[in-house]
Amino acid sequence: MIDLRILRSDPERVRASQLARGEDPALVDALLAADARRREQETLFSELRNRQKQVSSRVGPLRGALKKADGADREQAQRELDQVMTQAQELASEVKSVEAARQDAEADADRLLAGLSNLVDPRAPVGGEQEFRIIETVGTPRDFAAEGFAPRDHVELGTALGAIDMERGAKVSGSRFYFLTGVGALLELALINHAVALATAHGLLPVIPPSLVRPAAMEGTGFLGQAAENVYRVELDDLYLVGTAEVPLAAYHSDEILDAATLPRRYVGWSPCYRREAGSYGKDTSGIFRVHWFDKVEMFSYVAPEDAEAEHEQLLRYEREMQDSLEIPYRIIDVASGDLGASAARKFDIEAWVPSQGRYREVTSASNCTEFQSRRLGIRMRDAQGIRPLATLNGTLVAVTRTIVALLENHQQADGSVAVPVALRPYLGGRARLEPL
RNA sequence: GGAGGCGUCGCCUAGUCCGGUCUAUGGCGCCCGCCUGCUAAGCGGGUUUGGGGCUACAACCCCAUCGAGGGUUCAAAUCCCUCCGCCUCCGCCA
Repeated sequence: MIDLRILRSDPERVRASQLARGEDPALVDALLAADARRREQETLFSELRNRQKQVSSRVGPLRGALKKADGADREQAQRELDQVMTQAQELASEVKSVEAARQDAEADADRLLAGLSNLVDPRAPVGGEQEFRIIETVGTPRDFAAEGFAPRDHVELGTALGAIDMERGAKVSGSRFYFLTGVGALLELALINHAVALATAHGLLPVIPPSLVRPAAMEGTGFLGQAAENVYRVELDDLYLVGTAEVPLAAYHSDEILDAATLPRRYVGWSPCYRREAGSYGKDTSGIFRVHWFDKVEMFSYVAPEDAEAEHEQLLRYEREMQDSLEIPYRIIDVASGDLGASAARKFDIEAWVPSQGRYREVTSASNCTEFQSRRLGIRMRDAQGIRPLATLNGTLVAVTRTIVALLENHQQADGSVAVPVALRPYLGGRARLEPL
């Protein structure tokens, strides 16, 4: 959620952000009204409750006095007690109705606030998905025509290598599922080991988080808004399957106050990722590019808000280091405002070259969520300025399936074998080439 | 899955049976001050978090907060219900 003080003092800024996202600017005015109502009710309630407490606290002493009194005093005391009791009972029922009104107002304001996306960073290019800005292009796609053969796609290569089994994936689990076998399975382990080694070398703390989480974790990270249709829910146990380790890593410190001296905190989590891919029928239907489940190594940082921007650049540098080591051509884009998701203020994606498609496709994503998630999850920091929300950021180090797609296709040879980038060889028993079966 | 115990303001802890004197006790830690060659000790004060009022985003005042949410009552840490978490035992199990 955003800072209500910004909403009150500069609603135009929030409206502009909503418009840039292609979301409803009218939400701002509804929220402003709800916020005013909530404060009004709050004041009313606390004043009334104060009076009730004062009256109520006289009952005990009056009872005591009544016991000791006798004769005329006793009658007087009884009258006084009756009077106080009547007043207290009236106040109690009044408090009850005012409290109900207050709770309604609060729920309204909370609901509207929860539906408001993060403020877009003004530097993010404005527009829909296609309005991204290319920040940098690294490496040059191979000229397969010059090499004298047409590139095979990852399904063909993976099948020949005995690395990917789509048919049995579909048989066992349905469409968009797969088995990684033989060198495919080894490749996943190599990628994960390589990524985690890279991250720990930079001081990130490795974490293996739970991939089933409670509603609060999913809600707090902002995935139950527009993205809700892509989330798997285990209804019987009221749990959600995470679509990324970002979710448990963000909720890890929920409802905690972190000492500023312990910041930045950087984690690298390895988890399976589950995505329903609702509304993507017909998109990337073949192979393991778009699947319902894959494994991913994700970085996650908790930093002071003023350090968020620098951290965002830092995470992107780590991602680049990983990409560079895989020797695959890629480009970096500044994601358009309409494609940020509810939580991110700004997002940099790395898109790897996919030869069979002749275009760049997303393989990683680094998001600066500023204080949006920490406000929702109750994560704060304590420093000389006091207690305040901190910023959270996340970035993909390696999304296994898409990386395998890029690896196989970019490093394929005319004979159907695939060259192994130097950096991965130590994790594949020194192997320099994967051969068809 | 069954039975029992427990959850108090950073940590430990009093209070819960028998509702009001709880503005939640005490210790440790921490912060400020005094004292003091220095340090330690000692002494005094402060120390949950969120919201609201008033404002200079100060001080001050009010409300909520004793795992969470409901309920009973004039009044709930205290009584009742539901849920969550931890511990012990039994059963089952990778």
